[in-house]
Amino acid sequence: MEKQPFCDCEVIHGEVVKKVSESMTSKEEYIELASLFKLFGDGTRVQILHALEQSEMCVCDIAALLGLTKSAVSHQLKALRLANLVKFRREAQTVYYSLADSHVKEILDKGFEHLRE
Amino acid sequence: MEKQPFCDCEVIHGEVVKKVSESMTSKEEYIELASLFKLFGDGTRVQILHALEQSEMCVCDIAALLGLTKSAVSHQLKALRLANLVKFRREAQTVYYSLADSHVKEILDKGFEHLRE
DNA sequence: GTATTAGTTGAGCAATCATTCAACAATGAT
DNA sequence: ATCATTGTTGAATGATTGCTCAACTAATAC
Repeated sequence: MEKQPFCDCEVIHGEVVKKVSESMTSKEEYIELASLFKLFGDGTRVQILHALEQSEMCVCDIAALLGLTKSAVSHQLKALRLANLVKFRREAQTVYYSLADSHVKEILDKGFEHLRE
Repeated sequence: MEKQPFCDCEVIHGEVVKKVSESMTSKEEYIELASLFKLFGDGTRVQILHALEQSEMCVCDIAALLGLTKSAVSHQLKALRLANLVKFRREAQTVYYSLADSHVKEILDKGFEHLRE
């Protein structure tokens, strides 16, 4: 996702490009942003996130709810954990997951808004 | 993204699973939602969307801004178009793209919020 | 100690995806 | 008409990714 420094055409609206260019942040931050949204970009993960909006749940509960293996769920939870989208607490053998903060719900809601408009 | 109807463990908290299960929407809608967020899940596309937040631009402008080929940009714009995230108008040979509605900005902003917290 | 259950992890595989390349359509200039 | 330029599109390819499988850790019960 990085290739040539120049495009294959002339710049048509130099003024516009310059102005927009100044308002952009770093490529690294866009990649971070994309990595965040990538986590919302999978059916299983959005189901997990939406489910956790209602209640904290353990891995088995989520697996049962979605009809998946513990392994599959755990892999996805790890990704969500690394991005600080979910947090967890351990109680004996059981690990309970819940949403890390309100941003998750807000992002999901904006997405639903767009779909349902 | 669909496999076995049951998980590989006992349901631990039947009450919770039942309650959460009732608040969930259809799997199809979650997949649609994921497809939407998937479009935000690529560095190039979030750059395009954030750029269009500032000003409408033609394909060449965007290509020049990001150092990509027209083809690459056009492919991404097509995906964004199909999801109603951007709209366009033609003027002679030039096609100008802009954001379709305010949801795009709102979603991007929520994402930045999460990153920068 | 052993056995059981909840959960994690790494490798492997099939599917998805972003870019490149080459060919094409569409408009305007000559 | 031909040429130049903007933009689109389909196929191909390399990279990413989600799930499975098997092996593993952690905590509890016996």
